[in-house]
Amino acid sequence: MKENLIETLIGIFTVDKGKIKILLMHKKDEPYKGYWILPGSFLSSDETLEDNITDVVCDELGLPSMYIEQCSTFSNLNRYPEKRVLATTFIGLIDNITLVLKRKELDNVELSWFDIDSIPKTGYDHDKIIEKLIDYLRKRIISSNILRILFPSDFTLPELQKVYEQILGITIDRRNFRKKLINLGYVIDTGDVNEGYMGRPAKLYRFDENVEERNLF
Amino acid sequence: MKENLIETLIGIFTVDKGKIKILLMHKKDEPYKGYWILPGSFLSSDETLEDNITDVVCDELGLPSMYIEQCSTFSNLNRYPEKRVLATTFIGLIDNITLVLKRKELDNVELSWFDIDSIPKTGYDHDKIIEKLIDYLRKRIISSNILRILFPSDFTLPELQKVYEQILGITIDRRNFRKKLINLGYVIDTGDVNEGYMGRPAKLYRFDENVEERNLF
DNA sequence: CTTCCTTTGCGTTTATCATACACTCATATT
DNA sequence: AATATGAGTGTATGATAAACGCAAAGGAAG
Repeated sequence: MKENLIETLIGIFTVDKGKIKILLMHKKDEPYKGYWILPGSFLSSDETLEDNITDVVCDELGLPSMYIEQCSTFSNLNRYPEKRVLATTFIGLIDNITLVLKRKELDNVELSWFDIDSIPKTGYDHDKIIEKLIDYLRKRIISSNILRILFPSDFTLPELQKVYEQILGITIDRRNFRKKLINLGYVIDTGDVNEGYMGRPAKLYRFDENVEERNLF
Repeated sequence: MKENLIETLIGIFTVDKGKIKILLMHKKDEPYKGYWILPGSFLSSDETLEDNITDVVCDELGLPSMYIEQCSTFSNLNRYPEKRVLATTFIGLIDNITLVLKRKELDNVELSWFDIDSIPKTGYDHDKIIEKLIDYLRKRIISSNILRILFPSDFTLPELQKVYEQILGITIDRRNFRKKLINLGYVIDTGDVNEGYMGRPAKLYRFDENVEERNLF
C-alpha cells in the first residue's frame, strides 16, 4: 500500500498583554471527546498543504488570513486510532489587533486561547506536536525578526520584553533590553505613549522595516 | 479524494578537502532520463518517513546509517508528471572517513558527489528542493554544533574554516577563527599534526563533546 | 645547503558590544 | 500631599570581536 491519508494541523499564536497564546479547539465527538486539539483538516489530492491550512484558518475558524510557516511532518504509525494518518504541521502568527477586528464568530466551533505555559489536556499526539510547534516558534524568534508579525505597530518595550522572556525562559535587564533594541535600530519611537495604565506611561514603538535579521539573544 | 502518494527525498552531505558535497543519483529511465536527482523512495502505509529514508540510505545506496533530520514537505500539484505526489525531504550527514570505510559498492545505481556550489542539471523540482536543503543545512550549521558530525576527529582548523566560509558565504580571518574556537573550548588539540602537504603542517583537533550549543557566526 | 614560496600558528591593539547596577520620571491610588 | 507602581535614563566595567604584523615549519628549486 503506497497511499496515505494526510492531515494538516496548525498552531495559531498571538500575543495578548505580553503573553503568548495558542488557539485550540474543543473536540465535540469521539474519539477524544472533550479534549483540546489543534485545528486542521484532511488533505485532498487537488490542493497543496498550504492552501489547505489557509482554508482551515479562514473558513473553518473564521480568522483573517495570516502568516504561516510549515513545521514538520509526523508519521508515527500509531498516532491515529484505527487508520494510518500523517500530519503536516504549521505555525500561524496573527497580531491581536487584526485578530479582534477581522474575526468572524462561528457557531459550530468552540475555540479558546491558552497561555503556552499552561496547555490543557489534548487529544491524539497533539501534546507532542504542540511542544514541537512551540519549540519551532522559539527558534524562529531567536534567529529571525518574525516577532514583528505579532507586534505590528505601537507596542511598548516592556510588552515585547515579556514575550522574549516567556519564550526564551530567561530574564532580561529592562535597561539593557531597551538599549539593545534602540541602538541596533530595531525599533523606532513613534512619539506616542500608552496611557491609562498604572505607573508611568510607556512609549510606543514600531519595528524598523529596513533592519536586517540577526540573533538578538 | 483524500489519499495521496508520498515520496521521501534525501540530500546527503559530506565534507571532502574542505568542500561540502551532496550525493546525487543519475536517472537511467524516463522521465528525466540522464538528469540528476535526489535519492528517495515511495512511502508505504506501514512505515514511518524516517524508517523509509533510513532504508533508502542503507539498502538502496549502500551507505552506512547516518545522522538525518527532516526538512520540509513539498506539495505543489504539478511537481510530478501525471499523478500527484508529495515529497518529504531530509538531510543526511556523514563524515568522509566513515563513508569510505563502510560504503558498499552497488552495481545498479550511479551516484556522484557534487560540490554544493555547482549542482548539475536536475530532474523534477529537485533544484528547488536542493536549494532549500542547502539553506536548511546552513541554518543548522549556524545555530547548532551539527558540524561535528561531519568532522568526527582529527581535523585541521583551516579545513573547518573553509566549510564555514563556503556555507555561510563569508570570509573569516584565520587568526580570529582559531582564537574563537579554541578560547570557547569548542575544539581540543589532539597533539598530532597533518604532514605531507605544502606549507607548515596543520595541527589536528577534535570537538569537545561537553561544550554547549551556541551561535558562532 | 641556501633561498624562496606556501601555509599555518601566535600575539597585540583597538573597537564594539554585553553586563551590572542607581537613580529619576510620570501616572494612578489613597 | 503622600505613596505605590511601572517606565525611562546614564555610567562604569568586563568580555568579546575585528584588524593586523610577524614568526614558524615544511616543500620546491637553484
